[in-house]
Amino acid sequence: MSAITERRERERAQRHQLIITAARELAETEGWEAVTTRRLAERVEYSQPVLYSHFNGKEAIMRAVALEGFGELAALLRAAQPGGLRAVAGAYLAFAAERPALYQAMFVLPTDVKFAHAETPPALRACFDAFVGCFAAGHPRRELFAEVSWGALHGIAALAENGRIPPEGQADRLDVLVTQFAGG
Amino acid sequence: MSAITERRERERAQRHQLIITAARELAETEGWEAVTTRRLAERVEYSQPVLYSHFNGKEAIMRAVALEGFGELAALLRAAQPGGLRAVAGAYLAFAAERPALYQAMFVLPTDVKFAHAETPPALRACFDAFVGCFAAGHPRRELFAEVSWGALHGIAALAENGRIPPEGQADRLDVLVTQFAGG
DNA sequence: GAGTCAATTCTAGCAGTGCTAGACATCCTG
DNA sequence: CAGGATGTCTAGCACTGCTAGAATTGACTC
Repeated sequence: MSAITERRERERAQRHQLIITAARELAETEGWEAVTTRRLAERVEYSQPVLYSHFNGKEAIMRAVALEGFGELAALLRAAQPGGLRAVAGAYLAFAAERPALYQAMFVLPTDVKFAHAETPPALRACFDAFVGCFAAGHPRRELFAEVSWGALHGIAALAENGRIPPEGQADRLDVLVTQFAGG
Repeated sequence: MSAITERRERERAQRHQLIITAARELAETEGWEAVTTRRLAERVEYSQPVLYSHFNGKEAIMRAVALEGFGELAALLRAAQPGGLRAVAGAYLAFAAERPALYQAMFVLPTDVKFAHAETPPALRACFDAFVGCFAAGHPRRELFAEVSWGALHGIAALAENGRIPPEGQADRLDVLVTQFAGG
C-alpha cells in the first residue's frame, strides 16, 4: 500500500516534470503563443484535464518553467561572479539571447512570482545577489546599483529580443554599460 | 459627387481615429488583454467587420495606437531636451509610468514597426534623437551611448511596470543611471 | 418621385483558445 | 470476485480573432 502510493507519487512527479519540459521545449522552438493546452497535452500524450490536475492553469505552467530558468541563470551568474560585473553581465546577456522564450517567461510575461519580497524564490534571489556581489562590500548604495545594472541589462536584452534594437550590437552596449557602472 | 465622396472620406477618417482612440482608452483603463475586437466594436458602435475595413487586424490597431504614442513621447522628450539627460530620462520614465498600456504597445508587445531602419516612423526617430542630443556633438560614441541609456531606462520602466521591481524606487534608479552616464 | 445598382454594414459562423463537469475506465482492497 | 476509490477522458462552455455572404442603406437615373 505504501509502496504503491509511493510509486504513484513518483510517476506523478515524473509527469509533472514532463509537462514543464514539454512546455519549455515547445516555447523555445515555436514561441509561447504556440504553447496551447491542447498542443501541450498532445505532446505529453495525455488529455488536457491532466494538465489541470498538476497545475492551476496555463499561467502556473509558465511560472514553473520560469522557476527552472531562475535556477539555471543563478548557476551561470554565480559561475561568472569571479570575473566581476563584466563577466556577470555578459553571462546574463548570453542567457537572454540563447534562451529567448525562457527569458521571456522569467522577466517579460505577466507573472505572480514575487520579486524583492519575503516569498521570493531562492534561485531568483541568488540571481540578484550575483549582481550585488559585483559591487564592493562597503559601497554605500550597493543594492541600488545592482538593481539598476540588472535593469539596464534587461532593457538591452528585451529590446534586442523583440526587434527594437539590432541584436548584433549587444557586445558594444555591454561594454558601455559595464564601463559606466564599474567606474562608479 | 466629388463633394459626397469627400464627405464620406472625412467620416471614414473620423471613424478611423475613433477606433484608435477607443482601443487606447480601453487598453489604458483595463489593459490590452481586455481589448477584444468585440468589445472594441461595441465601443465604437459598429460591428466587428468594420474594424477590418479600417485595419488589417487587431495588431494593426495596436500599431496605430503605438504610433500615436511615439508622437506624444517625442514631444515630451523634445521639451525636456534643454534640461539634458536628467530631464529627458525623467520625462521618459514619467511617460512610461503614467501611460503603461500605451508604453507597452510601443516597446513591449510584438510589433512590425521598424526601429533603427530606413522605414522608421519619424516620431520614433525623433524620440531616439532626443537621447542622442543629450551627449556632446563631438562624443565619439554618441549614438551608442544614446542607445544604451535608452535601453537602460526601458529596463527600469519595464521591470517596474510588470511588478518585478518596486515602482517607488524609480527616482533613485533614475539618479544612479543619469549620474553614471552623464559622467562619461 | 420610383427604380436601379453599387457601396456599406451586419448577421452568422469558422476554427481556435483556456478551462471544467460528468461519464468512464482502471486498479487496489476486503 | 464484488466494492469503492482513484485516475483519466470525452464532450462541452464561453470566449478569442477573423470572414463569407446576406441585408440594408443611400446615391443616381429616368
